[in-house]
Amino acid sequence: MHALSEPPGFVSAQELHARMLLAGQRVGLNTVYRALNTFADRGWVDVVRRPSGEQLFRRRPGPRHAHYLLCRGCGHSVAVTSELVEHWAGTVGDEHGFTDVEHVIELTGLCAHCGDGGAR
Amino acid sequence: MHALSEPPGFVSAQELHARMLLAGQRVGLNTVYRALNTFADRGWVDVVRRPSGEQLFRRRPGPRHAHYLLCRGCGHSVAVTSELVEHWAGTVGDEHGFTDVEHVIELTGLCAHCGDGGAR
DNA sequence: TTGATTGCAAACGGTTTGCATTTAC
DNA sequence: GTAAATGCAAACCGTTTGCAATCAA
Repeated sequence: MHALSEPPGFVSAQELHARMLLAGQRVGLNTVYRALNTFADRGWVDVVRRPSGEQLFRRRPGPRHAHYLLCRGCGHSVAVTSELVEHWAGTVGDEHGFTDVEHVIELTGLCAHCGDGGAR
Repeated sequence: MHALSEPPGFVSAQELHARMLLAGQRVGLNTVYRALNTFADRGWVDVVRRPSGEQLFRRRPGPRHAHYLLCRGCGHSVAVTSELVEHWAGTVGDEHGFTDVEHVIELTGLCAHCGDGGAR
């Protein structure tokens, strides 16, 4: 959890593993995967997917699940929530007779730095 | 596109391939993948991901991109759209200085049949 | 001593690619 | 004749698992 939180933001399991090795920690890639999956199961981290299918992990900023606005250029992420959208997600299921509805909402774009050709 | 549309709803590339073979069409799995990717690039099909990472494809029901409410029990899917949510997705980026924002919204639940122990 | 954690390496599963062959025009 | 589409098999890549070794209580 510490290695994951150090630079806050999304990291892939592989990046996290590499980062830990560079920090001098002797740890196996599979151990990283096992830990991340455990954390995700317990709701301590949120997970998103790159278009490639690769999973990115981030320490959950609050007690409730969050959604993220992720920069495609530099990976910078911002947690965003909206009661309105949460509510919509909850009710749209009812309207179609669905129960136990879960939702995945991911926003990607170019942040202020990356969007205007600037570097981050 | 025909094989994909025949039973409307989401199918994996592998399921689609198997279905085409059963229908007597001699086609390679990679050809199915190539076609699906082409269709997705052109906006003719929408793509979602199973938790496993497997991709599911569905013919896009209208000219605009859609979001889906997908039954975890039987795979039944309903296209859902909301101007409100589309608008939210578009503006939340602006508020954080992001441009060129895209969004992925996936809803999953149990449909009326699967939710109350019934079979579909 | 006993159960949980770790590492290594191999397996896994979905997807993509190299390349020779076939098809379409 | 030429360019695009296809099939086969191998490669790819992120992820998971079997199992023996290690660690903790």
